[in-house]
Amino acid sequence: MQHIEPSVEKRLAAEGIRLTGGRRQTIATLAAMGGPRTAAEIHSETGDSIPLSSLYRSLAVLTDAGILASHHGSDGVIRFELAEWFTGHHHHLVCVECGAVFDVIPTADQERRMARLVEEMAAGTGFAAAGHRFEIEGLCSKCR
Amino acid sequence: MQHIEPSVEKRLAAEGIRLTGGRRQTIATLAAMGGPRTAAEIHSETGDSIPLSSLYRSLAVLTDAGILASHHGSDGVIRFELAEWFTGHHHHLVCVECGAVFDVIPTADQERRMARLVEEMAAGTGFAAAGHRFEIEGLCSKCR
DNA sequence: GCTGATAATAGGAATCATTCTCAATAAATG
DNA sequence: CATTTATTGAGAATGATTCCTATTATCAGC
Repeated sequence: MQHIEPSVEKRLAAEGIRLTGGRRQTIATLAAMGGPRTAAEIHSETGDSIPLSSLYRSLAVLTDAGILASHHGSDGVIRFELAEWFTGHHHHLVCVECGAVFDVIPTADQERRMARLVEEMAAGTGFAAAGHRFEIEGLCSKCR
Repeated sequence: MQHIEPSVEKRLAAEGIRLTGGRRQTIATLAAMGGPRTAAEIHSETGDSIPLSSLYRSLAVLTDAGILASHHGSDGVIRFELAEWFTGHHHHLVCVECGAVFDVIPTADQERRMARLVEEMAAGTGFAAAGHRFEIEGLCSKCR
């Protein structure tokens, strides 16, 4: 966690955003939990020390600043995790039973093949492709 | 649209589910609209003739029965469309600006390559992969 | 064509994640 | 230290979705 703080601080400073205690704790908690987490999960993990309204606000600010990334899960709940410049580019395994999400890191070759698919499929649609999102749906080891 | 009704009827009958007027209209509207649509969109498209509560219930029943498929968009809203056995297997182009979703149909070869990626990435994770979801994010022709 | 059993609907209330409001507080700047 | 501006906290508000209950439609068998 220590090693990410300087870069976070720098990035926030560049946008005139303060790294306050609550935000620091939010980031640290997410880093410790190590996967996409909901606001409620973060909230209870921190022992309710950050009010939900503040937590949501912090999550939005940090996501905006590119520190965090957010994903809307198939259960309609938003999950947050450290942005890819911390975690490395990755995709998700989603449990269709319990909604849990796990990270999976593609090899360079896999990612190259995926990028090619994006290119091919967006070609000739009038759509300016900016990124992609690849989720593998199935049952996690607990639910299967 | 006519050509899908018999198969829908058959499928619902097989599960002991009635094809009522409201459900018929819901399916027809979705077929006519031709992409993933929100409950609100369907509701206003049908001129508010189906109460939202009934519409939601119908959408849930039809999704359960495999007639429709649902997707949680990045704007936190659920969109419904005809299941893939009507539309063919496809993926989505998602506009990050306005949230609109468009279908894109992969070639057999593209799909084969994608399936291989799923296999490779799920291997050795303790995860039983059942499907995948591939979204290309970008700007639609209106928003770019 | 009835009748009874069951499924479906309408309408409104309830839920729940998320967002907003605004007064109070903290942080940075000079 | 004072000032300005960002941030927080607490609760209210929002909005999509779900739940509840009485009423209504549908189907199977007579």
